[in-house]
Amino acid sequence: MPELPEVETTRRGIEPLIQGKTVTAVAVREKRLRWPVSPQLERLVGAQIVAVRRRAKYLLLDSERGSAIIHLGMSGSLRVVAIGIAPQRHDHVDIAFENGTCLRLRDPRRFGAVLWSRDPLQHKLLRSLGPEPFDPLFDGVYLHARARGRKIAVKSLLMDSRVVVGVGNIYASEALHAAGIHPRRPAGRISRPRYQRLSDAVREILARAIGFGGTTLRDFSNAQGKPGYFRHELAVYDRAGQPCPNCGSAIRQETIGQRSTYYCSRCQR
DNA sequence: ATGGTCCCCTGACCGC
DNA sequence: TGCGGTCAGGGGACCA
Repeated sequence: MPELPEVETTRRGIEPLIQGKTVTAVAVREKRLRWPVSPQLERLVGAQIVAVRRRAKYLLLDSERGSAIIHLGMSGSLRVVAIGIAPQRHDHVDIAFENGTCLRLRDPRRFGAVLWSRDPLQHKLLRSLGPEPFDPLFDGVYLHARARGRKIAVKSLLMDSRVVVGVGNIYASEALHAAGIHPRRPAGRISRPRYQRLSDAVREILARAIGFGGTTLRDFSNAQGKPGYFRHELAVYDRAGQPCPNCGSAIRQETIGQRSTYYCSRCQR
């Protein structure tokens, strides 16, 4: 489900509601997520949430004792609700606060994760990640260098979190369309100026999507339980057979790297 | 190192 | 209305 815009939308939604709050209890109703929910999460009890950060698609709840690392996987969402609200099916974890609210993780498919680290950026899952798309380092020169000699489809390169983080299946298709690059083109056979277009497009699409509160295809919802509205702005994703907004030819759907890919064969070469 | 495949899990949807 | 098949926004593990 959530790519960078959805995770950032979630971060912005929960930050003002939990930053500075002291945790009074942690409840884990289902610990079998992608990995078992860390028992260390209990360390939050009595501690204050000093910051809510995002790195790639991970949310970091920082306390003086360490950080909870939360990943939403494909179907996860976080809401802040009153403690009295009864948990529904798939509401696996609650973090309760002194003011009578709690942060509640729902994740039907259980591909998400709740881990613990004293130094989250050095955690095994985070330490080898590539730059954030909004990092000035992420530009055409960088992408061109990382692609040198690579034969994989450019779409797969764009979705490789060691190269750049946060670009998932929806926004990879969208950015390649905006940049006029065919998703199957071998990564090593794209010029530096075209990679500059691509890095610009990635940033622009992600920023616009954040502005719309993310994309809700099926079940994404923000901290208030509301959907995101970028779905109506998608040019190609989930639009097989419909006209390309640029040129009107039919949008094609193919599988690349086990993932559905959408593109316009006329605009993208 | 690189590229390709498999799979974790539940729910929605589609055709019969 | 029920049933089986297919697909889904992530990404680690494993293979050649």
